[in-house]
Amino acid sequence: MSPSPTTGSGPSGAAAVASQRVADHLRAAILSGELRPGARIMQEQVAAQLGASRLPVREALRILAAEGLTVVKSNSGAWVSRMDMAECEGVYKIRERLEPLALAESIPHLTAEQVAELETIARQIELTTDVDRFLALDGRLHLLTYSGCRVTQITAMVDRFWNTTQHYRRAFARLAGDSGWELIHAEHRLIIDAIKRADIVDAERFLTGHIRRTRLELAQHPELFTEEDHDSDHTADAAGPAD
Amino acid sequence: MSPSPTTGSGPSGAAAVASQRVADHLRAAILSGELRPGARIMQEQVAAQLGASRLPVREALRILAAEGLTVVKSNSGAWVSRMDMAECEGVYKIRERLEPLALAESIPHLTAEQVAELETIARQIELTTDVDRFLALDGRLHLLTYSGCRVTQITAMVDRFWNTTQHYRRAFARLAGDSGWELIHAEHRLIIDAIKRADIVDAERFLTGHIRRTRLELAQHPELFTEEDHDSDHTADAAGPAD
DNA sequence: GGTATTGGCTATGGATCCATTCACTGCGAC
DNA sequence: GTCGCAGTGAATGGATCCATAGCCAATACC
Repeated sequence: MSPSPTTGSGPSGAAAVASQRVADHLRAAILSGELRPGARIMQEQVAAQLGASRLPVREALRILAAEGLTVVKSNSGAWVSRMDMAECEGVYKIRERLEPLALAESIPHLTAEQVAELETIARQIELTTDVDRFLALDGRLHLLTYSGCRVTQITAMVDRFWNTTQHYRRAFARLAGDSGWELIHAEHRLIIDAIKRADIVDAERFLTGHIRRTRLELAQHPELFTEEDHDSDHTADAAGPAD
Repeated sequence: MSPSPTTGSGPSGAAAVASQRVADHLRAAILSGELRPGARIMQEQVAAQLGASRLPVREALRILAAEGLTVVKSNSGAWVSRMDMAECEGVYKIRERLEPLALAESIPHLTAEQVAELETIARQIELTTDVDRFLALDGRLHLLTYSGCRVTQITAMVDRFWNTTQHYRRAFARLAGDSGWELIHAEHRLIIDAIKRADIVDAERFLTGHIRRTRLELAQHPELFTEEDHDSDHTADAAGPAD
């Protein structure tokens, strides 16, 4: 959720620098699903829409590319990053190692209020059937468990991978159905209980299992990654232009 | 060692795009130690030196900021990233989790020739007393152990953190002295042996210990991080401009 | 009828020029 | 003597204009 670690910009409110404004706008559009993976991003069009010149758009595309949200190909164009299943699994494997670390670094610094809020959010999640609301709450829950982590490098990485997998989490949550959510609720309860006990080992264990199980579930739904390009250029093949 | 995942550029040879040329030049200067942490980077100066306009330099600084090598502050300037001890420890904690993953993903795909080369490099390292040569060989050794990793996301992260800690590895290797290197040699032998046996569990274990021990050693040398700013601006306080 | 080549068009990359903003310095007042 | 303020300067951010590379289509040739 941190906008960008590279340039100093107001964490909240209107960014003074146009590049950040554009980057924030595009990032929100991508994360909300408005811009789907593989969608072409035209510099001129975005510039006109945001009332800026093409230059801030170019810098914004670089910033987002650094966050893994866009792909820029020289003399060709920019697209919203698209992952194949192998890449998505790779990201989940990274998250499997990284997020437990973030949690371990966070737990000693979590306040009682934050832990209480975790339980509130968890209850709200269990009462939710709407996919978008579930996604938002799930994000708030997990990121809140990491919020005590003082190491900015770790939280930056966690945020980054969280964002790049946003679209696939949405697609997954949509097809998982109510039955699949039961296990998620159980995992959340166990993680929060471990946090309440300040049991780092258990918390890491359950979180690792949580992410790992999601990865394995995801591997059983290759159809999430085989969707044809809708409005994208034919060169928008993948996140890595293999030149 | 992959130049940049963002824009397509020739993997080797002269980059067709100026931004990549500038980024490659600055990256090399930073990694070689020519540009030390905290050093101010002037857009105009670099542009003149590289025979380009300021625009590619700006984009290059964004690219390098994404890799964690530079820090750009709005309306202020750019500096080579500097870490305090806490940040450096944070990066080592990340590496402690991430590089074993890269190794685990790599081992099944390593060829016999590559394993043989590992032993050759390890022997060369043991015969080395020169710090810069040690650094180069150590880098080749470890990155070669990860070279079988097919997940580009993982290797990209590993390269990134390897680069950002380059300067501190150099400083550490310099003060470690011959006695400190003995343990490193032992760890290398154990890791390579586990790789030869295709024993992922052991390989991960020894690698984790290798990185962890380095982190703990580093924590005992805070003087590596207290060096005064030499030719840098007074605002070059840390890698994160706390605005 | 199929294929290769060439021409035009579009979008990005780069250069120059102008506005803005931050920092340093000098002066003045308390 | 020290603190505060204003002015100046330099470096960055942004806008416009031009060059270039890639894509697509039309045409000519096989």
